Amino acid sequence: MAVRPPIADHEATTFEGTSFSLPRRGLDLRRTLECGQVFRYRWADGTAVIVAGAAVLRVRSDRWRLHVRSRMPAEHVERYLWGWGPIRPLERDLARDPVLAAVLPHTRGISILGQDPWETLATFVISQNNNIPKIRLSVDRLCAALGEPSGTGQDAYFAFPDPARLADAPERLLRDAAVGYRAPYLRALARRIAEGDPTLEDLAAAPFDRARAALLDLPGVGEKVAECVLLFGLGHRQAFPVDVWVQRAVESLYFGGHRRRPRDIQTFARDRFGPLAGLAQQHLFHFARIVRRSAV
DNA sequence: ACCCAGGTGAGGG
DNA sequence: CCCTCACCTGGG
Repeated sequence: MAVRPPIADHEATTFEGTSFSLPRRGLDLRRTLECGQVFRYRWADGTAVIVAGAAVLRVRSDRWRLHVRSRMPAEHVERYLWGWGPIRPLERDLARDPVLAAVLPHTRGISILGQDPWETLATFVISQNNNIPKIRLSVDRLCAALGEPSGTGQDAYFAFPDPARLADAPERLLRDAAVGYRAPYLRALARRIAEGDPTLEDLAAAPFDRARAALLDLPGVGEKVAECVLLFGLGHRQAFPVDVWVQRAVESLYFGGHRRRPRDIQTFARDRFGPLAGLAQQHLFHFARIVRRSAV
């Protein structure tokens, strides 16, 4: 089937947004995008093209500043890029943990983005037992097939399909998006959200424990995905998703290489890092991947 | 031809 | 509760 590209690649003629630059304030663009929190971006000539909720964001980084082009207001861009606020003070606090102090030189500059809750929920359900290139393939195809086209010229893209749209998607379309056995989860999840059981507003307003329980009640959402949504989509800083990378990192850095259950790692991390747990998770995740990449 | 990948849910101990 | 296992599918 003919698949429309998720983000327009054709020669741009029009551009609706504005250009401006912001002080980098410790943010490492590459690490921020590649530490696994976000799927809807690509690189074009050293510029990151990110689909962030209602707009496309083009960001290029130099030594001191981020150069942004977007029709998103600068203040929204800032809120998106620095979801947790200034990065350096957070890293200073993280470095009080001696293990993280040793990790940080390799991972400094990670920012946790303020992403859309629904897109985060749906894409992380797709992410289960999956790999990143394929997750992006599936997400891009779903957007191209079901998402609302938006913007023009360079700013053109397909939005992530809303819950009702996804819930009503034909079987074949999900198969073409290669979501595999996750298709029924995804459809049932979309149905639940479309019916307001729970509403995204409920999820966003709920305190950590209640939001967590509500997420775990949704199809295709287990502990790992729930924690990802709490962290990346709902702004809960104590969330600590335990994937295989983080599990290995914590076992080797904190438990002398001894095996621990994911559940115990989560408890350990929440106790140890408190409201910095989510950020610590990103650094540990990134570190584990670097170490493996350079070791192989 | 396998095997793996940012897990989940069903089923049995 | 805890543990084990099957599972769509594209890319090594």
